[in-house]
Amino acid sequence: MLQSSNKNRPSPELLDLRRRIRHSAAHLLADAVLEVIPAAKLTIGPPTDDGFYYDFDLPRPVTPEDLERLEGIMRQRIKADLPFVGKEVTKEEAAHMYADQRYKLEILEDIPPGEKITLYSHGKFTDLCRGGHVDRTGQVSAIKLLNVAGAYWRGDEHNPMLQRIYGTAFESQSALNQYLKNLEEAQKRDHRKLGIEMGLFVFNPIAPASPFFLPKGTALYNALVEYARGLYKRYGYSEVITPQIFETELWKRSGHYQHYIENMYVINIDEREYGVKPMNCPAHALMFGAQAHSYRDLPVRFADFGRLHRYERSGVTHGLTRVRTFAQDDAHIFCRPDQVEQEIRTFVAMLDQTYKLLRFEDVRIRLSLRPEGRIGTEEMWDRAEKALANSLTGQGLEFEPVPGEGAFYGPKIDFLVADALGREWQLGTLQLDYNLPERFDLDYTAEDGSKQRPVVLHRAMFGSIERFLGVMIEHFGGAFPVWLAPVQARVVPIADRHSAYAEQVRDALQAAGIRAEVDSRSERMQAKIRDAQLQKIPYMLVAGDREAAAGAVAVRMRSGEDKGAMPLDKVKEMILKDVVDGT
RNA sequence: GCCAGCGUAGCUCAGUGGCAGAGCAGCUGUUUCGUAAACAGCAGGCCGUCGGUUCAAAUCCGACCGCUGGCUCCA
Repeated sequence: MLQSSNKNRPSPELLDLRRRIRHSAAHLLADAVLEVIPAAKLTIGPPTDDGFYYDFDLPRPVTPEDLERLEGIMRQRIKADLPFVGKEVTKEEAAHMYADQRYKLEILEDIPPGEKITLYSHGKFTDLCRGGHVDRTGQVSAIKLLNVAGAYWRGDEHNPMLQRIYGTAFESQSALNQYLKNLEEAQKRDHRKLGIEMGLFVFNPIAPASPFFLPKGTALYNALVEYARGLYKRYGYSEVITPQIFETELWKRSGHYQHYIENMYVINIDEREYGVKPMNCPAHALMFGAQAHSYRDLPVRFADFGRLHRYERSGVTHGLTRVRTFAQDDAHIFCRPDQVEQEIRTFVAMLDQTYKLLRFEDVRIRLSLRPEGRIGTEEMWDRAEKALANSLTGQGLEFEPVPGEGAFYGPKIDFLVADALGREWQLGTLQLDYNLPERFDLDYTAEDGSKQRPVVLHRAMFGSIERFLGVMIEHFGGAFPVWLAPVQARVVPIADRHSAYAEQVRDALQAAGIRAEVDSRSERMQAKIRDAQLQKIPYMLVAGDREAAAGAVAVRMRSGEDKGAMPLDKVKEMILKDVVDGT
């Protein structure tokens, strides 16, 4: 769902109607495709949250002109107001009917014996289908085909690539129009677009999927990093700096060489092989192992903003949200088994506090539970999963348990947030790891003098800082809270003769640690205000004759609010208060 | 990696086989202005790259690179 549509959430009845309309629209689409491309092989066509799709195996690509033609045929069917008619058949009857439709036959094969097999028809078109339609095609009302994409049959990349046609349908033209308008609005918040417009970062094909952060983007980036450092001081983390490149010996020991090498940058030099780090954990394990630890020292919390490189397959990268070089607000907590639960709780509380500060309200939390082929005892998994679940409920957070999705070395919690177009990205994460300490033979000395194995927690609030920034840019539509804004205040001299005073104002603000600049172009004030608005700068400080005489500036807020002339000291105080309050 | 689409000035885009274009941004000049776009001029291009077809290619064909949407992947 679009974030902007979260207010005025549709009723369950309307959602059900839309589901049936969209499912029906998928039938109309299949009907139309068969008319235009009779050789088409049909597969499945379900409704989605925002519309529907239908997957076809086609002898030729679908063109944009096809989409228009298909839409036209679908509209004819809607106008004809044909009834949807269901009919129960035997497997043999259905198989006979779909003799030349191999995918439908495969679907039939998989229907367990005894289960009802139903066909639904409108006009001359019939589809194998469980049902859930509107009564007549006329009720489909408003449709729009959106795009064509490739999709593997049954989602398996070894299967043939099908052509998926995406569309949407609504109960009325006005609801459809509203949706399309929201979509357009959401596209304006695309971080890749805003990144260029606001001068935050650029990309260059010479380093694919690798952002170059411009000064303003770097200010934003560093604001997040400094925020994390602030928390670390209060939460007992110790920041460390670790190498970028390690001999592959290390990656063999950590297991990355066996499981992750495809995603690593490997360098051969001096007849030795090195790997650029895709993660920090092995380095932290080495550091922990380099010193003797008493049970009294634990937990040890190593935080690392080190740059990571992962070779992501071409075709999966995406703006800032899926890149090949990034840093995380990464930390590894080495603790005693009896400390695990407290550490989890503290982290979850810290993350919750942070997401609330950033007004990330629609966060989906997934708890990935024990997979097949795991290490450790059942008792250990029981305890670990329970500790994770308790820490979430203790913080009043709802989560979704996902059986079988945990790592082989431990369960994990993922925090997912949607971008402007509703695509979810994993941001924060917390993983329990019982494997790393084994592989690196880590220990601490217990009270009784025995050597004990610590437990490791991998954790990040932001996850990849790049990805977090991408989602955050879209979340705020570029209008960042003052503490994050790359430019917190822009001084706007009315005429050239006010430039010197404007520069004094800027210098005074900068001296107070405020990110301020002057727009000294020979432009009219209106144009400067407009540009500052478009840059979503929180404070516009107008400096003219009256202000210069009074040691003041006229304060205009990004919201358009005009606070009138205020003494410079007051303005400084107001901005700094915003920074402290996180507003 | 796979399917499809796209790639023209810093940005947004027009240009479908015959001299490379517009708006915005930039620069220069004029204007010195009170809360969302002053006026004029100038400059800006290997039309992603390489190859092919053609008398002639931004335009047609192929390969590669990059980006976009989706699929797969995401220790």
